[in-house]
Amino acid sequence: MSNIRKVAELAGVSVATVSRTLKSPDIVSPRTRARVLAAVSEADYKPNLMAVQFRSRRTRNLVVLVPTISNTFFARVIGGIQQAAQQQGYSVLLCNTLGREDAERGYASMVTTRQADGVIQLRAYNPFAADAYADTALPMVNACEVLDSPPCPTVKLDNRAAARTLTEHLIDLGHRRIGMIKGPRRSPLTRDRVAGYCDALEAAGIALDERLLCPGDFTPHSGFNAAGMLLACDGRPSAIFCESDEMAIGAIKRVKQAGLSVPGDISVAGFDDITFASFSDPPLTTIAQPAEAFGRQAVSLLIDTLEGRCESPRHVILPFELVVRGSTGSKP
Amino acid sequence: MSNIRKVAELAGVSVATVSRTLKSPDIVSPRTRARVLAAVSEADYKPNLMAVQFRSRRTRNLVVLVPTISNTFFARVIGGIQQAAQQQGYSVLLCNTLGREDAERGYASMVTTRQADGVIQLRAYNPFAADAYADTALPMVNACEVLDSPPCPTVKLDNRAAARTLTEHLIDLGHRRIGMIKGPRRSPLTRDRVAGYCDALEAAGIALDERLLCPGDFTPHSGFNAAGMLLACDGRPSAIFCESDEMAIGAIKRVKQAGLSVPGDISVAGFDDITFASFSDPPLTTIAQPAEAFGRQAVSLLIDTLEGRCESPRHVILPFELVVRGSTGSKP
DNA sequence: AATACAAATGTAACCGGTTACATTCAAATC
DNA sequence: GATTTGAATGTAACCGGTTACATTTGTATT
Repeated sequence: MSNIRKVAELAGVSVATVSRTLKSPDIVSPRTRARVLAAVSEADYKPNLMAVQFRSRRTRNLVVLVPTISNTFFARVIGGIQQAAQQQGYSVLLCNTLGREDAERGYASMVTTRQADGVIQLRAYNPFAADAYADTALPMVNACEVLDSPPCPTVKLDNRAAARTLTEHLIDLGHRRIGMIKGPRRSPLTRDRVAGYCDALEAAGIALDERLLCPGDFTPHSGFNAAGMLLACDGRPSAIFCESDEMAIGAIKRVKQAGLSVPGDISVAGFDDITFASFSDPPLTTIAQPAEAFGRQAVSLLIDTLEGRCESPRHVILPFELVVRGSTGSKP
Repeated sequence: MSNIRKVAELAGVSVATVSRTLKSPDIVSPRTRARVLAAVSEADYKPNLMAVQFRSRRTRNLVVLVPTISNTFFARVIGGIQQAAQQQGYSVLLCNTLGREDAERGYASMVTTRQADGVIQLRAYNPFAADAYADTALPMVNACEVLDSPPCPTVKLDNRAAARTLTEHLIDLGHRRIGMIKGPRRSPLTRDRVAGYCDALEAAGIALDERLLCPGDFTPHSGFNAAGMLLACDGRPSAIFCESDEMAIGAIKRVKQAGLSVPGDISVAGFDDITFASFSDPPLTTIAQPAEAFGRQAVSLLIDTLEGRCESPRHVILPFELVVRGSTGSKP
């Protein structure tokens, strides 16, 4: 493997000149530059980026903490992250944490050990919390599911408003008993969406029935099971609002299995607008989130933080859209 | 940020002793060790991994080239990769290439620039092909969709046998005109599966009808469109074999849209057994691939290559399984 | 021609670890 | 007490770039 000294020798110049030729060609005379470049290609020289990064104390790597990579919504967010990072010359270290806090802390420590410059966390947990850093300008951005008092920039949806909009859609269709399949208990995202759901009920003068709220974990299986519980409860709902499309797909399967029709007997709505939402039968009514934009925004906020450009907005709220398809209909 | 010299000073020893205390504690006297460890925690010392990697010329990073991260099958493969890599102390740099060869080459060059130790490529393209390396023991493993004459270890499925098995299942149900929605033309994976399909037809004495072969690109949309073409062709098939579950889900939607029932009028089968396969309506008959095992195997082969342990099998073929669900039935 | 000044290039310290080799020190052996 | 031996520790080179500072070269000015 050739290094900069070999190239310098070949070109008959000093290592500094080689370095300068590659980093700021304009301050090297054309003749020398040509000689150096010839030597570079002769030696098939590729700078050792480990050395560069070590010296310059920047890796241009970003760590991304993803709760589950197999969730199609996150897959889209990651797509956006990847695209924006590449455009700005950063690489992405993707970490499938499965929500394990020790794993998250482990990956986050890539920053303190200088293997990466910053972290994008897609879940409401601060992996630096225990660290000395704690509240100084963290090299972190929190997106999608956001902490209540984040010590860092955030990108999120107005989940409360989105949930309210979707619930209102169901109420407009005449539904009064609306079940909800929630995300994990501790998630602020779930809390906000439940709040939005309550807002809509209250505005319509419908009393909240706690029995209609079932926990899930965003997977189709949990949607399937939760729907089973809702069908079994007395005074069963005529509509079910699921906090993710994946759960909605599971719920629809369960409803059909009970011999009921969607939306004939029960309306089902999702959240996220993943690709499969429009291929489900019936196609899902859902809230479309701009998944790729989440990723792109998170990257720009993080790079702004890293490069000390903090004039930009620190907390971004992205727009949502109610997409009405065939899985919701008038109350029978 | 504290470094090893600060710790050495604090403990009143040399930097070498600090390094030794952390890397091979047994050759340091207990008293010194205690002093050093105290200094380490006092200074909140974390070794700069960039420096370590630079010096040791190993990054313990693996680059993974994924055609599309939003494909749920790949998501599972990645899960397996991540898990195995972590177990063996490696990090994963995930790259969503979208099949662009320049992007693939770019990411692969992280190896030549020493940002990563090796590459796992999930597509049939050798990103080092142009490089000087070419055929020396490449720090690469090719998995899932595999090159015909790979210069590196591989992990794959016997796609031909799998396609034959699935086609035989359809023939056993009485189908004689079986459509196929293929993957991209150039893919060896597609070629092998078509070969298996032909094997089964030939064994059953059914003539091949080229018009029943439609190209797709593994997405639900392409399955939807291809199914439309198959429905329109005269002598339309009574069964459709799709080379991915995602395409099968698209195809089912199209068939239903034409007012036909699955499997009453037309059977549809997929390939991969993604999570949604069992949540589709009707649930998909498909070939289950051990996706996570692909990832794990690829990682072990790569690390074997990197660490010079080459006694292990160089080409792994993983088992498949025919999963019969509700989307296939007897010929009407 | 002498001086001033800018441009081009060279020299060497530096980043923060690792490790070969040198040195010190204490216990063991004669 | 002198010598041997091995364990513990220290010294400093090294990895491969970058860059502050020094030096050389070339051009413009008087």
